[in-house]
Amino acid sequence: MLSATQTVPASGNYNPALIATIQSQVTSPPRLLDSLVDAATIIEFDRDDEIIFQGEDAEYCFEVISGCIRTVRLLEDGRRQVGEFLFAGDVLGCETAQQHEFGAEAVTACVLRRYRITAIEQRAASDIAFARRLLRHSAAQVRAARGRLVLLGRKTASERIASFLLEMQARLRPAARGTLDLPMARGDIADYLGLTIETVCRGLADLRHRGIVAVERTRIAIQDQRGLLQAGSDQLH
Amino acid sequence: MLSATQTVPASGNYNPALIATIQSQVTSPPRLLDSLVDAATIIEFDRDDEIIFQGEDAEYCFEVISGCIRTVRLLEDGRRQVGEFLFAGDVLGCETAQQHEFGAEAVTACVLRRYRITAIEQRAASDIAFARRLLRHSAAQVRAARGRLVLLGRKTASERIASFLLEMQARLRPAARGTLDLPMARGDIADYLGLTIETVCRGLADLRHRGIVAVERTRIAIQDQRGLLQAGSDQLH
DNA sequence: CGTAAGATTGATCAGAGTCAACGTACGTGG
DNA sequence: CCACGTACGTTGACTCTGATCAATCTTACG
Repeated sequence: MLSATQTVPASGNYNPALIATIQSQVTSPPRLLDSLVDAATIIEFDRDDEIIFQGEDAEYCFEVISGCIRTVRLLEDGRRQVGEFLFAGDVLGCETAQQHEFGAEAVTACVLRRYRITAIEQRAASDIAFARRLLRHSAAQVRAARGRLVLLGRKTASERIASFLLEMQARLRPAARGTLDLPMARGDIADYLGLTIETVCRGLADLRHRGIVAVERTRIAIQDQRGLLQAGSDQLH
Repeated sequence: MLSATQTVPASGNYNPALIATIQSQVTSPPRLLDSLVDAATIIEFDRDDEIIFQGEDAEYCFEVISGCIRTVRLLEDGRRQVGEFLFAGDVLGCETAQQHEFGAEAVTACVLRRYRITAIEQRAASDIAFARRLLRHSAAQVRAARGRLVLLGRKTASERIASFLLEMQARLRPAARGTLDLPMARGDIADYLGLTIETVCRGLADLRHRGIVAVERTRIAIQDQRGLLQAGSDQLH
C-alpha cells in the first residue's frame, strides 16, 4: 500500500515559488512549521497513496510542499465525504487529537514534509509565538469548516459548484489568465460538495450554458467572474 | 432589540453543577477562561435576543453560564444555517477573526459571562498554559465542525435526526432516565441539520414508529439506545 | 491501435421540499 | 376559571431537485 519513498532529511532547499502562500496565510511570512523544519522528513507519495489512515493514531502531521491532498471520511456503507483539499503551503493533521478522524490521500503525486506531533506540542509548550501561530491556524480551520456547513446544509447543487470554483480560484494559482487546472477528479469534487459525479457534471454544464465558465475536462476557464460570484450565493445577509 | 440586562461584574459565585463540563472538556478541570473571570461581565439575555450580530466586529467572546445559544448564518434570501448549539460551560466566539462570521442568538433565556477578545489575546501572549488551553479548545471545535460535514454532506434525513439526538444525549444532562428535554424548537433543529421543519417532524415520527424514541413535543424519551446508534450511522468505516 | 478510466448526457426514480390543513399547548385577558 | 388566540408541532398531498441506472463519448496510455 504505502508506496511512499522516504528521502533524505529535510535539506531546506525547496522552491519558494511553489510554496507561495495564499489567502489568510499571506500575513504570516514565517510559515506555520518553519521553525521545526530541521526535525522534519521529506516524504513523497504517488497519486491515490494513503498518507493518513482514518482512525490512525495521531503521530505525525504534514506540510504540503507540492501536489494536492484530500482528507476523507468513509462511512461503513461506502459513502464518502471529502473534508478538505490541501495545496502547497497547507498543513495537515496538526489538530492534536488522539486519532486522525479523517484519512488523507494523495490527489496527485506530491511531496510532503513530515513532523512529529510530539515535537509540535513540545515546541508549543515552550515557544509562545509558535503557540500563537498554531492558534491562528487552528482558528482559520474552524472558520473554513464552518463556512462549509452553510454550503452543505443550505446551498443547491449549482451554488455548491460555483462556490467550489470560487474557492479553487482563490487557492489555486491560475494557470493562465482566468483558467483553473483542477488537480482533482469529478468524484473528489462530488464527495467534497456532498453531491454525485453526475450532478457535478450537470452543474458545470449549467454554468457553461449560462456563459459563466468554459469546461474542458479538468481545465476550467472562468469567463464571467461576476456571474460566478452571483451563482455561488456567497454573499451573506 | 438588545433587551439584555447588564448586571454586576462577575461575582464568581456560580453553581458548579450547572456548569459541569461535558465530553471532551472533561479532561480540563480548570475551564477555558477561568483565569480571566475577574475581567468578565455577567450579561443576561431573553429568549431570541441577539447576542452577536452576523458580521459584527469581533470584540467580545462569551462563556455560557446557563441556558442555550445557537450560532446562525443567514443567506441573503433568508436561508439559515445553525452552526452550533452551546450549553452551560461552552465558549462562544473566541476564534480570533476580524469579524464574527456567525451571529449568536439566545435559544432560551440565558446568562453569559462576557470577555474582551483583546484580553484573551493578551493573556495568550504571556501565559503559555492558557495559550495551550485555547489551542485544545480550538482543535476540538475543528473536529466538531468537520464531523458535521459528514452529517450534512452524506447522511439521510433520518440519520441526521438520530445523530442529533445522540449528540444532545451526550451534551444535555438527561432530565430523567433516558429522557431529553430539548431547549430548541423544530425550526432550530431543522436549520442545524440542513432540513425543513416538516422533515424533522417526519424523521422523529419515523424513529417513533420504529420504537426507538417516544416524542412528546420538546421531550424525547430514548427507548432503544442501540437502535438509535444504528439509525445514526455514526460508526466509521 | 486497443483498452480502461474518467466525463458527459439521458431517462427514470425517490427523498426531501413546498404548500396546506389541522392539532395541541400555553399564555393572556375577560 | 374559562375562552380565546397564537405559536408551534404534526400530518397529508403534491412537486421538484438531485440520485440512480444506463449508454455513449473522450482521453490518456500501454
